[in-house]
Amino acid sequence: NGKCENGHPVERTTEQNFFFRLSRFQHPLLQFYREHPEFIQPETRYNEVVSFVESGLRDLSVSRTAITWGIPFPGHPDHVVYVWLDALTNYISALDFGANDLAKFNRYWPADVHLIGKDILRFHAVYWPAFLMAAGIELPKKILAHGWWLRDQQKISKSTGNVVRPDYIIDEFGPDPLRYFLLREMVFGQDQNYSDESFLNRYNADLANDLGNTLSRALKMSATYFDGSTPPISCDDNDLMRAASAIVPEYLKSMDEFAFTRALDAVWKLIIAINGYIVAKEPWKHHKEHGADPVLARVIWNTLESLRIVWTMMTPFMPQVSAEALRRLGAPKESPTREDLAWGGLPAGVPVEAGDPIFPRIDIATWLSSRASQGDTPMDERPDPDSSAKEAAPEHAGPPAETTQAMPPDATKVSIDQFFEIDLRVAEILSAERIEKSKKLIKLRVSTGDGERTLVAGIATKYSPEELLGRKVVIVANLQPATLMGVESNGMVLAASIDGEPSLLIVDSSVPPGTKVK
RNA sequence: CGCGGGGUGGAGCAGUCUGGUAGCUCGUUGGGCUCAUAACCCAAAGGUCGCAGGUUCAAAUCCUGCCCCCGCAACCA
Repeated sequence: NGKCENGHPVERTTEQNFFFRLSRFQHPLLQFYREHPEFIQPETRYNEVVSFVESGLRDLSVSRTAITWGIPFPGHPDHVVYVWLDALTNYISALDFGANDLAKFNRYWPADVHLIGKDILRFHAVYWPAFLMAAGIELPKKILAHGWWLRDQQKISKSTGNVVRPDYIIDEFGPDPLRYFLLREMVFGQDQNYSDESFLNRYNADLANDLGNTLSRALKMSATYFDGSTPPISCDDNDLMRAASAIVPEYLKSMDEFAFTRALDAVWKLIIAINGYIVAKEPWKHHKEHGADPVLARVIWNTLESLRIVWTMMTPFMPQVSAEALRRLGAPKESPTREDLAWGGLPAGVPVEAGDPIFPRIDIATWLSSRASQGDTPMDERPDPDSSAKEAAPEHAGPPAETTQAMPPDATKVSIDQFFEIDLRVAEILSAERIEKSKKLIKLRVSTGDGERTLVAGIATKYSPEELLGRKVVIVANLQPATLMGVESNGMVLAASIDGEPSLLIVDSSVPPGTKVK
């Protein structure tokens, strides 16, 4: 329509730019991809990039003269470096590349992995390697593109307003459960839908019932049977040790492959083994019959040691809570490493702390309804983007953001004269047909009393041509013509729009076509 | 023929590249246990792997055709 989304008119400008000869790198890039199929992951993204590059590369404009801020272009002070060239270069300029002391650069470059969202894949997998090739610098080892979190199966975006604000989850549960959820629920690389309910289900089922509860029962037993301490003796030949020695390599392999979901599956195998072990050994029964003898000591020690390994594996996912759990287990560790995953790290006879449940169970129904009654629509029942825009404005910060959207500020209010410049009229639909290959458009022939005209309306998602016949609608009659999908439209049909779905204004059938609307 | 992703028990998903008893979590049902957060353990029920052909000793997996859903792009004047 000749306007930007924010209403500003589009201007055509001409300026001199420097270009990067991206076209020259098509073949070097393709060759590099072929030789390093692991360079771009997951595989679908690799295919995407290869086919993009195969389709041909155009040189890339990398400077601007119209803006003054930015990094001056070397030798041409009237130019500044344009976004992707300078932004990507940050990866190495942050390592003091170009400075005298290259210690940092030499130590950290090439990067092991660029972890990015799939929407910036092209810049990282095509432009950036080409820049580096041109400069004779080593390429990063891997570009790993993750998917998007969706809300109601749609991309989360600020402009749509379907934003999930994690603050209230973090306020209540701390950051770690959310971290866990994000890494557990999303098959890495794919898109995944978010809902409060799935978070809460994971929280209860995985964290409260398994991870937290297992810690509680083990600590409680150790504290009760061994006077507030870990058992006095260790053990290096038992089922749990064998389970752990099989699971830890699986975990490490998955972590190295960025397969976080699988890594967590491995951790949970060990948790399940621990719970099974406890039930099989029945320490409470043994204690009743034999007291805190060496057999019981070994059983409890094995349990605690396995949990130490579990929580060590959990550290990358839940750093804060893991530190707390390891502390309670009597085996605090600042920054655990792979070595800490070896069997036998738990000290014997040191104090443990049973404490309160580390992840108290949540009553999901109560939680969701209490959030609803707080005036905040539960995430899962948010009706439409417009209402969720409320979310964007803190409740205490005056009028919600949407007020200013629905009601333009004074500066943009129109006078009555301006309003009358728009010629609104009633029109009768004489014929209607869908436009070929179009999802939304319907071509309408309408009568405006004094004549007929053709216009195109984006209402096909809601209305079929048949039901439109004979209907009276309100149109903007003096709109500049526009061509949509090859059809010239002379006017606009007015409709209310709910979440992008149109609802035509209803006009009393007695009103003749051509009647002025004001 | 615009580009891409997907269709697997009630729900959400792995598995498909490298054919060989269809797997995980939740939910459901029955049983067990009482150390633990109504948590834990065991067992069971539940699937024509979108449809139709083909290749094969063997197909969720490979090939062909078709149907449906979802993104992106092009069009909400």
